[in-house]
Amino acid sequence: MAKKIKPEEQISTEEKIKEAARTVFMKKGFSATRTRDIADEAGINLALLNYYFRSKEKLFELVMMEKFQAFFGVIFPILNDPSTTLERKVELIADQYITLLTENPDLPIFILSEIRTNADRMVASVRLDKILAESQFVKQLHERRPDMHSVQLIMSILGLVVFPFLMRPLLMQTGNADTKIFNAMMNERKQWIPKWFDSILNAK
Amino acid sequence: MAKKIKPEEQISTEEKIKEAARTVFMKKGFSATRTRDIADEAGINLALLNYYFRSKEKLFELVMMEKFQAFFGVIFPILNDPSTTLERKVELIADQYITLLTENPDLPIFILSEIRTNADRMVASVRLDKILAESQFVKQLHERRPDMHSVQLIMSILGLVVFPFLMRPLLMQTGNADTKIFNAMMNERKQWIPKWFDSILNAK
DNA sequence: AAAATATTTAAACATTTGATTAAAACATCC
DNA sequence: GGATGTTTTAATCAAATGTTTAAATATTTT
Repeated sequence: MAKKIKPEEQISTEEKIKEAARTVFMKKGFSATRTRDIADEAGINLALLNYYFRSKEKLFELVMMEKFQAFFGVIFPILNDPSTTLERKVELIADQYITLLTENPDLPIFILSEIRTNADRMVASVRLDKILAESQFVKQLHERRPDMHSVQLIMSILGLVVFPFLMRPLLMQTGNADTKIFNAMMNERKQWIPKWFDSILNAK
Repeated sequence: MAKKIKPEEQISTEEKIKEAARTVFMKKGFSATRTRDIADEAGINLALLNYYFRSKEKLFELVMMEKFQAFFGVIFPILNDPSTTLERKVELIADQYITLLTENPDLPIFILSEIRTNADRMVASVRLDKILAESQFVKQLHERRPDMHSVQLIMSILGLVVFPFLMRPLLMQTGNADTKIFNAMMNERKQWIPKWFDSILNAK
């Protein structure tokens, strides 16, 4: 039952396929991805995909779950921490989220695209609205600005953080020079966004 | 060569197909759309699609061009108007863009999704970065805040306006009650965003 | 009305695509 | 070293899918 005797530098077929699936699904989405694309990317025989993961759908769900987790896993603990102030939460979101997305710039468009096509499936089961509504963050927002709908403020902070990664392909060539400029700007934003959000919180 | 004698309530087959293509492509994107879906939606024989538009690709390009135009057509004239102040431009963008997107909430995810899959094609030809760089808006931004990269500010204003429509499927059921709440919030945002942007412009 | 042209239809075609199969290759255990 | 179980391969399948064809029907022109 033991896998391989060499523990180092041996990547299992299963993991090769998963990694290839991550790459291809992320780049093209579920519908535009062919199982043969994944097999080629992984450098394995097509049949192995079904041998290890039963179907394209199952393999996709695996990747989707991972990415969904990555996308929301960072933010939920921050939003729910009762020991940090509103301002600190915003600092943490800006900092950690921008770090995450700089390393995974395709994450937002992937998540949002696939949710749009599926709409039902695992997405509806998460009920983001309910999770948010019960969060510390929303409570703190409501205390500070009872006159503003907390969703307004959440959309604003997330828009400031996430939207640049969505419009990057429109603004920049994928060339390396542009990437560096973009990443530098995102890094600056870690400082700006908390300041801007303070202004928003105190607006009018 | 005259189309139809009855001018009223007669929709040409060509237009029926185009309209169905708009609906289906917008909802599912290029890859997930089957030509048969479009034919069914239009209530026409499958072969007519190719008879009138040669191919799925050609039909898609038509729809994409339209939507691209809708997405950017509103904003470019505002950005380039030399007779309005910075503040007024932001007011106009918030107001007109939110109005447009409330009527076409799927527009942003459609554009961004398809650009991601294609990347090259007609999108690269538009060179949004160059168009923006030469706009009045950017000149005015640069005058006001020479210390801030104008792209930072453009990403912020667009993020505040557009991002809510991207995360709507995550926050809300497609039910009618939620839609009304969402639209009401977007309407409020027409007022808030100019105020917020003023704060951003004067930050620190 | 006949001829010419344009539109529509049902059927079929050629590829593509996700999945399966049966056998070969490989590894492990006694 | 042979039996046993696991992994890999090449070939194939059936369904889906974009497109074409040829005949039928409708419309326009002469």
